[in-house]
Amino acid sequence: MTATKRIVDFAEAKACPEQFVLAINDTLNVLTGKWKLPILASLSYGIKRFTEIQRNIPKITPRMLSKELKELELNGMVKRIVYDATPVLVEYEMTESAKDLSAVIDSMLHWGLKHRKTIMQNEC
Amino acid sequence: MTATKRIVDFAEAKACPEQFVLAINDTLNVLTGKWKLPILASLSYGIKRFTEIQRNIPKITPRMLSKELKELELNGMVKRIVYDATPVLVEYEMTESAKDLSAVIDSMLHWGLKHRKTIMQNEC
DNA sequence: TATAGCACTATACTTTTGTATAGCAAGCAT
DNA sequence: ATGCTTGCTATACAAAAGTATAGTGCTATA
Repeated sequence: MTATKRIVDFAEAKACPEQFVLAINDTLNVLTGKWKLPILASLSYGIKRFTEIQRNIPKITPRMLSKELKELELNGMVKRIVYDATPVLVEYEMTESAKDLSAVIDSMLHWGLKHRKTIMQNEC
Repeated sequence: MTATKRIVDFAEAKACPEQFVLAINDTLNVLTGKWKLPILASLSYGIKRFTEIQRNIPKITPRMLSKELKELELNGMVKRIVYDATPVLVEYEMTESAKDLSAVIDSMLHWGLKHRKTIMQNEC
């Protein structure tokens, strides 16, 4: 039933350019920019603290990490968990939605690899 | 055989962070920005001329359309065909690679719709 | 002759995105 | 007391992406 419903919605969305564009832009927005994918990759290995993510991504500045984490949280990709120990302890965790992205990323990886081959054949 | 090879490459890429990141960034690069998706959508209905695409996307300036078409051509997404009639006649067509993107876009649409529902449940 | 369409290019500007550098409040270790 | 770590914020700046507006060379049509 849920599955059927989802398929119908999918077909509906494909028929309706507005919903179509909205849904695709939602997906693009959580992936684009220089740091979102590295941050999600870091969190894909488990719950992490601010400085741990920073150490995983050596070139990111705290400003960017803070900004991106806020945006990811706002978009339901990351949960921010604050423990009021002293000093304050903050942990970041991927949401289920974020984990579901792996299907999209796999399809992107698949296309990217195939496209690279096509390009190489035509150029070299 | 080709299928088997492709699967092996896919597994290899997932194991190798460098190739992984390159392939995914290739995919992101042909999709991001304000106009690439609209342009590809327009061309998905068939071969088009410059002004026809412009009419399909009313808010795009000729500067942006020209710039994006060049980039899409460079990235093997679009074929530019020049007929030397007078005045010159130019047509734009999607490549096979670009058509293959529909699998990626479908997965993005699917995730986007599901994510929207999740967000709405949690907020409203 | 004037006007309009085609396929763009040129110049200047604004907005968005990302970088560089410094600092802060709290607490623990020496 | 001094420096170190944690989890950030503030300010200023540079680079990339996108907008606005005008104009070019060509030709067909009124």
